[in-house]
Amino acid sequence: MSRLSQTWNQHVVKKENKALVLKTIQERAPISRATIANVTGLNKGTVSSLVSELIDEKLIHESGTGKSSGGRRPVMLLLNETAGFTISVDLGVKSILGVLTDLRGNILSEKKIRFSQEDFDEVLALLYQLIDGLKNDAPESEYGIVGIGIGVPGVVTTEGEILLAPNLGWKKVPLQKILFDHYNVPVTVENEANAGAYGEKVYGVGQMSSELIYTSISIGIGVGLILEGKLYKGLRGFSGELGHMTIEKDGADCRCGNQGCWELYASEQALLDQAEEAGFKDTTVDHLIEAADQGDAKAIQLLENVGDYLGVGITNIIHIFNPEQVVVGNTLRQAEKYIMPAIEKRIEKNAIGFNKNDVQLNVAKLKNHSTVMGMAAFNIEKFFTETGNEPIMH
Amino acid sequence: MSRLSQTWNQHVVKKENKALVLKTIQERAPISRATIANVTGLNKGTVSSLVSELIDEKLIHESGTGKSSGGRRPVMLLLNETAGFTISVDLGVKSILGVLTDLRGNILSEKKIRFSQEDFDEVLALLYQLIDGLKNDAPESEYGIVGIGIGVPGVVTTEGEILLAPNLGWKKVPLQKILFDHYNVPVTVENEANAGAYGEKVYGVGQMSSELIYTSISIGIGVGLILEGKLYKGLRGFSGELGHMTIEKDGADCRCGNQGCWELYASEQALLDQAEEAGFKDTTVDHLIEAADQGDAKAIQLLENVGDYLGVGITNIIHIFNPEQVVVGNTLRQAEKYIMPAIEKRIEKNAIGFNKNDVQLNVAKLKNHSTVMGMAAFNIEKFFTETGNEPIMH
DNA sequence: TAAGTTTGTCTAGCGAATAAACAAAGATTA
DNA sequence: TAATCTTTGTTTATTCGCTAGACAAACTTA
Repeated sequence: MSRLSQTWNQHVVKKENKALVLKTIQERAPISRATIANVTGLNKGTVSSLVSELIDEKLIHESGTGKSSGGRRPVMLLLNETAGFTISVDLGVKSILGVLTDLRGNILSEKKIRFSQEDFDEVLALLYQLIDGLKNDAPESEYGIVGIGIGVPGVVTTEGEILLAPNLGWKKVPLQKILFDHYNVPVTVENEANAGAYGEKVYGVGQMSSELIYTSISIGIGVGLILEGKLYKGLRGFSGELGHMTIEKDGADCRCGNQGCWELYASEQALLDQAEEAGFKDTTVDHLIEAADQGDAKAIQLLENVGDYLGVGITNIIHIFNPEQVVVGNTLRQAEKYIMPAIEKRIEKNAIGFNKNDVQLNVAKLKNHSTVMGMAAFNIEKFFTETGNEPIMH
Repeated sequence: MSRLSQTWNQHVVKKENKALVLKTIQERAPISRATIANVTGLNKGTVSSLVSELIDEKLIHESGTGKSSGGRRPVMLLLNETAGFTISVDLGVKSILGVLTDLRGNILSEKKIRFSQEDFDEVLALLYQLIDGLKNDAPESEYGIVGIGIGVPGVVTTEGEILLAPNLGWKKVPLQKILFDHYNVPVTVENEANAGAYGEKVYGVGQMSSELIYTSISIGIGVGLILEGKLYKGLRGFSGELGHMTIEKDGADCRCGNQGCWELYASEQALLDQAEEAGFKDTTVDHLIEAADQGDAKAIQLLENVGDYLGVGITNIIHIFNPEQVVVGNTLRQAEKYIMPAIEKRIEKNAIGFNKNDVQLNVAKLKNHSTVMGMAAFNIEKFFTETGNEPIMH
């Protein structure tokens, strides 16, 4: 007979409490054992014993004494952020951005490779090159590279297979397996918007929110859902296809098969198409922003129009989820000066009061690093929650 | 200093394991101690001791022996479903439907009161009358009435206050507090669609699904979200306002302040308005179905048209959530013969393959009882997970 | 200098789960 | 029919993690 669900025994208790202590140190370092006991509600003795195990495992370390508050001075504890490193990558349509981070998410090295050929094998070669470069930049450490994470612009299963990446022309690429077989360390492959959402939640503008919707506005629109503090992926990992939410019932046909999809009106592609029609030849988002900055009324109007359409979809999001925060990220975020007021105006006009009052609208704080930092957060979290991490031998 | 999160000690372990044993009996009764141990992974001795406590608390009882499978015959355990009862109510726009259920959700008594006056005090008097009637029908039991639950067509906070019930004309009614002060038993007030979703999940068509979206199609449209097996309520309880999702960007104004809302095209109200225009005077959904059954092409077309618009919104739902199941419930469900094929056709044509292949479209199995049964499920779950239930004294 | 405070460790004890022995009750087989 | 094997459920001894409280160390305050 198969096991129904988790049973609770003392081993689970210890594992959970140890994770709680580690998380507390992550979030509040420098912190003393006594404060951890107060904050978590655990007994002082328990904290002492768990802390000493974490020190043995090199995940944390002591760092001198803190200030006395009328008695013995506390011994402050710090996360041993250089016990291991992550390689976190945003695999985009025209470039690959990769970072080497420590276990606090500090970036130690950053590399970017541009490409034009989208053939998978060629891109994979570039990806290996980038990862190898970052790996070389990693200092000696107890645990070495603890995880590799790749954010991709496409539909990714919960098993890390890219089913479809339309703007790369890829289908059915088992990237997680390919990279794991090559590097033999834990590999996470995740949709770019999902990663961006988590990045903003952990390191960006959403650190205080547990209900956060991240909209990745680029050539298309992807959406990452943080619900109850966790990424929501749906049955098989395909949630968040809000770019293909109909906002115009008998609207234009979308290549996805649907009609009147949001991204036909509110994406970078939509903006560029409209600009073309308005007489801008072979333009880019940067050019349009530049023109707008110089007072070009046509450019301003184009940007505001896209913002208005973004507002329509975001109003839907607010009604659907009752979120705490909606974050606008990816390339079109660069036009925030023009699109954000337009979005706000639309929300102000159209959203239902109860839901509207709860929600904050923000621009991605991590800018073009939302996705890489999200992958870093996935890597780090996986490492810390994995049971029985043993230091590697050198 | 405030406590950050739950700490794990042996008391928690015991509570969780006891709940696990009880849940296993709920789901698989009649079941023996040995089978529980196998299914849950708990030790035989642990199960024996927890079971004996549950028997002492009168929550379960033994019921003779089962069939031998080559050794000693097992003692079968049953849930003591008559240890207590719930009163569960669907407070609608024109009527109140209430049921008395046992702890397995069996209906022992059912009452319905129709009303036309929507004045709160008058409706409250009727509600008291209905609840008192059901209470009188409850047999003597260990725990008596363990909970009262009310599903209402409106916006409900997590604290059980009705902020707005547009079709009743109510604002800011603290119904949970009012009923608790009156009856002094646990009271749950929840949005009608949220309750319907949970009802279908626990007792209806969704028993096998953990990602289920329930659409309540009545005068307006409400949506209940079951994500990862649990009801998702958003930051303050206002999620699921998909009736006010824009599907026509510059569509008609909705009284909610938004434009082109889904429920302007796909609700009972929309159907009746369109029927009026098409020449049906003062008609009802029942009349239209009857006409359609007799081959009235106009009526058939009206129903199919609403179904098509429902399909547009449900396609959005499929793209947003990647659910396992979408359930169509409430009054318009009665026209399933005409609307379901139209919905399916629209999904078939417009939904993205990956998401489409995962999803099942179903009609609410509990018919007009989805909401009451959802409230019953809430009541029962609350009772079973509450710590230290003590039998009441008679 | 003495008394009070805070930090962190140590020890004894508790309670819940587990493994293993055991008893009870039936099936199977010679 | 008797002997053996199976399955169920209880009992017992053991383990392990947490807790309370004692204690020592280190510091502040009067």
